[in-house]
Amino acid sequence: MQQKKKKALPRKDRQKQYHRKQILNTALDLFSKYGYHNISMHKIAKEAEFSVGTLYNFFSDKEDLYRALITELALEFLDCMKKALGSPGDEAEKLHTYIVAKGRLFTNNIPMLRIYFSETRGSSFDAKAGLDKELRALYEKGLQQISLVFKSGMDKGLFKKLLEPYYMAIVLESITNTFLFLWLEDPQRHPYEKVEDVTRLFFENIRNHP
Amino acid sequence: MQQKKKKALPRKDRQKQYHRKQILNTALDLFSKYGYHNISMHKIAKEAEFSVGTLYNFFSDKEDLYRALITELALEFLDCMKKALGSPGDEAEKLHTYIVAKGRLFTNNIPMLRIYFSETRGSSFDAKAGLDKELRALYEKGLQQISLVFKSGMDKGLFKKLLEPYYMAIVLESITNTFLFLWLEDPQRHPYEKVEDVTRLFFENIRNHP
Amino acid sequence: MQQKKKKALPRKDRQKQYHRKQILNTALDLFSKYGYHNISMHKIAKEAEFSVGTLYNFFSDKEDLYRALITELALEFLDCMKKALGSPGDEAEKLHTYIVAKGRLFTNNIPMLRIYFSETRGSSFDAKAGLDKELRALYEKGLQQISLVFKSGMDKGLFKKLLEPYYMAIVLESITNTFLFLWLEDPQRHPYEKVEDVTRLFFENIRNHP
Amino acid sequence: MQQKKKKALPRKDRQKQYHRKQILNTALDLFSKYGYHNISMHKIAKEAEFSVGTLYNFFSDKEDLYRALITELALEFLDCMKKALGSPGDEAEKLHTYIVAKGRLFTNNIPMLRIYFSETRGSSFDAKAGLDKELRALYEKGLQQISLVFKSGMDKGLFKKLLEPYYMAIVLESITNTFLFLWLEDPQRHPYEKVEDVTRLFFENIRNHP
DNA sequence: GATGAATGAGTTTTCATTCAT
DNA sequence: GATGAATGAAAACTCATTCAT
Repeated sequence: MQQKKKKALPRKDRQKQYHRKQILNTALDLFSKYGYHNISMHKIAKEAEFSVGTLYNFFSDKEDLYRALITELALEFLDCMKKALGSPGDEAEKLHTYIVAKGRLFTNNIPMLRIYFSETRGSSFDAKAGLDKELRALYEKGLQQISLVFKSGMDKGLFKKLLEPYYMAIVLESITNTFLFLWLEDPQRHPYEKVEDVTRLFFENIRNHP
Repeated sequence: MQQKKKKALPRKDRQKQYHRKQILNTALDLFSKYGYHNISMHKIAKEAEFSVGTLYNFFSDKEDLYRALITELALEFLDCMKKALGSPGDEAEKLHTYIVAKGRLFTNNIPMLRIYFSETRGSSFDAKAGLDKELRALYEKGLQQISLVFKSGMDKGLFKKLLEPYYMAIVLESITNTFLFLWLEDPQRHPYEKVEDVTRLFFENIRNHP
Repeated sequence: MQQKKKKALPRKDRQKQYHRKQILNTALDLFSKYGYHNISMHKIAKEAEFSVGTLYNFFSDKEDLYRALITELALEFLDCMKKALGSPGDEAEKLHTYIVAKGRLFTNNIPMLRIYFSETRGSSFDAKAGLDKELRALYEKGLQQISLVFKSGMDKGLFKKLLEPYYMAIVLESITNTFLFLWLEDPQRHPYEKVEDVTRLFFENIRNHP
Repeated sequence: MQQKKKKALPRKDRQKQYHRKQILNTALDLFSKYGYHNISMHKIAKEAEFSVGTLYNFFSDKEDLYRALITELALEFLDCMKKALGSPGDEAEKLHTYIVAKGRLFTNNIPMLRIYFSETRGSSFDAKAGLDKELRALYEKGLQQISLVFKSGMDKGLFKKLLEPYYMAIVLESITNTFLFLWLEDPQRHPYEKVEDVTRLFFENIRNHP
């Protein structure tokens, strides 16, 4: 009996999760292409081959669906960052690994990148009831992790103490985002690898050379 | 008699322009606070103390109103840039003047800053019928002007030739925008002047020291 | 002094009448092309090169303008009919003259013809506040005049007494209108002169041959 | 089980069709009374006891609703004509059957009659996106059918060859429409049966008597 | 649990009409 | 008398959300 339950429920659950994922994927695709306001629940339902009612069984309203989508993307990004920053090597190597990983994550997932820009930049209106603050907190957490790497590098004497670690992190993020943005607009003209030229200069400049 | 005529017609015209400006100011305020999609024509009309009809006498539709607003702001920004980059002094001084002027322009006009972010960043959906391209072209023009200053500085041997001038411009913009963004989110914690620390490092690094 | 007045006022009056006529001509042109509901007062004003205010100095509202237009057209038609039916010759000749004159009037004035159809046919909605009844009364008056000619022709023994004169008039109108309609739709395929074939048959059939 | 399914699905469908029909009936009533431009979607919705949204679930826009209405009426009329002209008897009898059937159809359905007039007559503006041409084509098809009967009657020697069959059809239509119009305006004064007097004369005149 | 027909508040837009200059 | 800027009611249409089946 227990076995039955253990198997019975999970199967349904798995299917449910699968449907939920399908809806979120469709929503990511549509929102990233056309924007939150230009996509209706009916369009998502139709594209995902569900009925509107079903969407409302998974998410309490349109905003909730969006929030779920955004949150999952943010967590995926943070996870990628955590892995990269936890990679073996000294602080400069960790950061380099992160720059490459971030590039790979986003250039392989354009919809995610578009959403990333529309949410982290552009003073997000739409008061999606606190989504903002949630995301900002997550992003701040990410910045802190990068800051820690800079700090650790400074403490070890690897990096010069030119700026507070936090601003180091900010500048690094600012540069990588800019190159992602350029790449998104015109991948031919601005291959993401260009970022390496600039970050190399950046690291050369902050590094302590014996 | 002629004087009368000369004054009589402009008076109406001047008033009309004044009303137009009032509408645009109201729209700037509301759009920047709540976003294009969350502001209805009725709200703008009410706030500006005109009737909806009057809005439509000035602008053919909501998009046209928005476009007019954005275009005027963009031109104002470019004008500010042109003046700063044309100021006396060597290339490093010109760029410094620009950084300060940009900061002053935007920190004195928060609504303008919000619109600036929501349009230049955030992969703008809503294809406001080519507004995008128009703006991008204007922004590109601005970047070219900054690039020229870098180029001229390099030609004179003032700056090292570390990157193409265009990417120099991009990085400079990216840094100033980042600090404007930080300032907007928390002016106490991130006074715009912080930008000076980073740009000083930037210029020290690219400068040729005799 | 009196002379002055006599000349002074009439001049102004003449000009006023001229302007009024210009407005009505413009309105005829536009209404006949696009229909009452698709033409705004602003369009008429612009086309006639007056301001909206001026239109309202001549006509109390849009309906009044339309009514004035229609009424003048109706009177013009009745006048044409009266002249034709009063022409020399026997009853058959009078009616023939009328058929030709009606054709000439309308084929030379397509806008008038379109308005004629849109008002006499098509159960006129738009309750243009009794305009309907007015026009119907005028049209009925016209039908009576034609009826009288038929009656007179019957009394003289020229026409057989196959139908009441009123229905004779109705049938004659119905035939001429039909051919005008066909002509309007495709003047090449349906030249108005075709009406002669049918009316000849009609008259041969109702005529008393000695 | 199968029966259940067979009945289960159609039930919803049947209800949907029923609702659609209710909306169209209401629209017919209102449009025929007040005209297309004087009836708003809200009025139709209210009268039909649905919400506006429901109207838009059935029809993509106001024009589409109107087009659907008109097209159904036109097909109904053509069907009636086809049946009448296919009735047993010689050509004169077929045409007589048609005249009677047309009278019955329209005098039993005044709204349909009003719409019929407002669409077939009155140089229709509003270019309801080709509805015009569609209807004209349908009407032309009807005229062709009547023409064929006249032609067949002529070929058999039943009718004189006084006019091309097409114009015979036109004249017949013109007469029946005129009498329907008279009846609509004042049913007491002009009972539709009056049409018989005129058509009898018409047929006597075109018939070959041995 | 899934469905999709029904809802109606809210949005953009038009246009006849007024009235201060 | 002419002007045209301002008005605002009313129209067409959208879409997030509900709920009976």
